[in-house]
Amino acid sequence: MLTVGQVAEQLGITVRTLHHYDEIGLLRPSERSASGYRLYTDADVTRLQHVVVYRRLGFTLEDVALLLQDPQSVVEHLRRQRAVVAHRLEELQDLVTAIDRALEREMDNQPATPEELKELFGEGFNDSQAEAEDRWGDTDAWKQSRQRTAGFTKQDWERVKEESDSIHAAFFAAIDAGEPPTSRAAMDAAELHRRHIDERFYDCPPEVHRGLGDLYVSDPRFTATYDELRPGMAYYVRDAIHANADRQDS
Amino acid sequence: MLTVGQVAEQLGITVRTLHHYDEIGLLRPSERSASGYRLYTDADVTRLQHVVVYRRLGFTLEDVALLLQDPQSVVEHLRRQRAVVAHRLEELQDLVTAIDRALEREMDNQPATPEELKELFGEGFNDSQAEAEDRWGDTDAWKQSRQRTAGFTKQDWERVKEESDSIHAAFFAAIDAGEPPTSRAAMDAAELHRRHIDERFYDCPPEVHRGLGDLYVSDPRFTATYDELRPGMAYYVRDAIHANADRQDS
DNA sequence: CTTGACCCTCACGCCACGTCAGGCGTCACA
DNA sequence: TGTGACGCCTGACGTGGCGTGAGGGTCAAG
Repeated sequence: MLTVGQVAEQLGITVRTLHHYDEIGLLRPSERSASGYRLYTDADVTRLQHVVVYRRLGFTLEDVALLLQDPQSVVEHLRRQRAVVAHRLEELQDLVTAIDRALEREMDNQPATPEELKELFGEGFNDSQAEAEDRWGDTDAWKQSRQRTAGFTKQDWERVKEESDSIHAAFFAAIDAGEPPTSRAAMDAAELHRRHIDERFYDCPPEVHRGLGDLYVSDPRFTATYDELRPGMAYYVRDAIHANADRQDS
Repeated sequence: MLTVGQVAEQLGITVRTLHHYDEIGLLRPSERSASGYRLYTDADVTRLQHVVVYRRLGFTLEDVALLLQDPQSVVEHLRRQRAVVAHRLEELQDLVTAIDRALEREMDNQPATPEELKELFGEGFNDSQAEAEDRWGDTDAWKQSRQRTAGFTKQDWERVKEESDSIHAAFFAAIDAGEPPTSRAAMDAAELHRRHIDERFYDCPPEVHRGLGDLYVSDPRFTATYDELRPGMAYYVRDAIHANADRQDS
């Protein structure tokens, strides 16, 4: 003979729930104490356990009542319920993939994290950024660049890398073909480079571009970065930039 | 500019739902026609699509409102929701296995199907049953047996087979040890057999058992069944049954 | 005899709509 | 110029499965 509280704790449900089941007649306790307390027998509790299980299986209280009163159809009900749950499962699976897609989309719209940048541009990226901040942090170009790139998503950075790679590839092609920096191919590559900077980082008209080209030679860090790709490339790029700027002037 | 009905159909929701969203201010259409019709712009529909998706993801309308008003936290919400859904998925998985277990238990409490019997006792079972029905269908013993076995579950039949096998094994042991049918071992096996029949099929006191023993010899079908196991076994069993019955009498 | 934990019975609240009822608006067709 | 079949409107109540009080009685320990 257990009271509501005891039964509730045993079955992990609330007292109100027991009251509710009593109210709707789904499970009235077999006895009441003299003072009106609900008293549940072991049989009541067993029955209740079934109710709880069926509820967890997703049956409505009405269905549960039917199940308890007509035990013959239990198998049928279970089968149907299994199908229902299996269906819900599929829906949820779909939902998860939908969420994942939504997440990916949203992630792409979120600024990229340092980790993602490291993944894209290698270990040294953050360091060189900090260094550049030190050197150029107070120039307008750098401020503009920082403001733009702060909102860059991973996708944006991926495009940046693609563009950068294809510009390098254009220079490689010109160099490997023995074309001089003043050649059309080299100048075109330089123009691509200028537009890349202009579009992605900061306003970069040909004159500003010239300054950047000079920097590639005067600053050993830039020089090293380019020369790692192809020996002498820093000079080649600078000359191509100048040639391109000259071409634009005329 | 779409009306409620059109929007509802497009998004697979009901008109009432649109009314509801309007009522609670989650999504009021940007315009109304002169006659008061709700008119949804493309922007409204897009917003609604988000609402629908979020709802399908399990968010409450309140959460959806927050999401739509504070798009910065979308990723956070999605992540959390993904976790929620993943959790729900696990729960449902557990639920399915719970249902499966419940199903198995219920199946065991259901009478066994002919298929299950065939599986247990081999192809010929149904035929021999029909034949027996023909021969003994009007005897009380058969009627009692039929009534009992009709409610047998698969588990019951499995126990029957186990018992039957172990009784045969007992007889084999006696035979192989060269013990005569009147030996203690043979009589004990016969007694096991009697109790097996008595408990599982029909009331089988020693005198009835004697008759069954005689049948094993007089009916070629029974004889064949036993002699297939061990040549001469039908006679051996009959004699053991008689010896056992004699033992009980005294 | 008090105290605090438990129990009772109303009775209203919640969410996300469903489901009428009663009354306009709109449109194609006669 | 009707006319009938739709579609739209507002308002209001219903649903399921309880949650959450309010207001009061009961019980065991100290």
